[in-house]
Amino acid sequence: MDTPSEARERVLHVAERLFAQRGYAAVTIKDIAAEVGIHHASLYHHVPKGKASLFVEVMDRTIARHADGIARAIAHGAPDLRQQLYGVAAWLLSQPPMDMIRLVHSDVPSLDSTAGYHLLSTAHAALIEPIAVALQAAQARGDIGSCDLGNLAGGIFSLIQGLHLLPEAYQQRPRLEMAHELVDIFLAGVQTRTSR
Amino acid sequence: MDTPSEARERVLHVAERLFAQRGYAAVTIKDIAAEVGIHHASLYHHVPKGKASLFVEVMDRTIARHADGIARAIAHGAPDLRQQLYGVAAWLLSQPPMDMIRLVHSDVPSLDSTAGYHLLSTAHAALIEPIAVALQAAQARGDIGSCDLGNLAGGIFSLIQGLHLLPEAYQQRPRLEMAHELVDIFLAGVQTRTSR
DNA sequence: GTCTATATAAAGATAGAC
DNA sequence: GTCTATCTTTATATAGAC
Repeated sequence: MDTPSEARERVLHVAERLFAQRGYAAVTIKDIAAEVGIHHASLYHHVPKGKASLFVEVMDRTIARHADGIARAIAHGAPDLRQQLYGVAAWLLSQPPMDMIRLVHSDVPSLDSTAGYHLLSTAHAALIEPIAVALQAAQARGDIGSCDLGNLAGGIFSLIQGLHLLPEAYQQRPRLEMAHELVDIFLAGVQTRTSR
Repeated sequence: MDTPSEARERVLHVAERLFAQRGYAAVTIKDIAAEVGIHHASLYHHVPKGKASLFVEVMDRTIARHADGIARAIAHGAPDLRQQLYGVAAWLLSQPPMDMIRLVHSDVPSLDSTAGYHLLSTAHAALIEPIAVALQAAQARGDIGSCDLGNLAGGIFSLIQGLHLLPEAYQQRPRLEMAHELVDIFLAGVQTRTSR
């Protein structure tokens, strides 16, 4: 399962980028091979189990990377919730969009159910739960009031990911700056709830 | 172009739902025909110009419906921004998810560039701009302070759409209730900015 | 309006030479 | 590790009968 040849790494890297950008159905084996610069038949040397298996493998990598990036951002910003969320925003905006709606409604239904369930649960654990945990700690410190922390965490995630909509060209302001504005507003909102 | 036969309407209705759920690449002509209950060859009687053209046509309908639904929600709630945003949330949650990230990064690149550009600009005009206009009016009334209203409008949209992630089964709370909580927090946040 | 039959092209995948 | 060649399946699309 693990032969970290350099060619295989190139394949996984390209596949990860393309699948993340366009989703499972819109990326073909030939697309991936073409970007790697090899014939699509050669791809099966590195990924004998085929497209679906490749998708799950690279999504696992994506998710693991996000788990790491978000955990680092939250650890680094602690115990200041604002800095933690700024860090999460910087991380998410540094990565290709993680389109959870597409993952749930389009990609996962194309896979067998155990693989699909696995992706959804690890994605949730990597992306949403760490934010919820940070919110919980802030709540314990009295920085924020009583809210549905799962709802909040999902909201913050969606809020930041939504900035991936802006085409790079179209941007008047840096996305990170816009993310900070949204985080500030959100935080001001939850802090309002505290003082009641 | 417009022969509103009943069979054609059924085709468009099914196509609209499937394309909205899974995106352009993940839906086949056969999928649509199967759900309508006809042979896939028969589909070309109603949609002679093929899949890409069908996609653009039904996305136009989706977008037009959203333009109407959102405009109504905003008109109905005026001049109370909270009620307006509650209305927008109720509308968006009553519809299939409108996955703008997928539209931008996956669906549109599969189409020819003029069709793609048309979809993106009408989608923005239907979904984001009306919210921005409502925010502008609220700002004019002094209900909210100085913010990047485009950023805010996009944020509110993303915030609500993110609730489509929750599988129906998985929900502990009604999504609309969760949307209200998020809108309340957001509004409290922007109102904080006013009083500075 | 719907079907059967068929054409054409693309996608996923395998075998075997180099 | 990569290629050519081939196979199988699936997808889009067309022609013509009913």
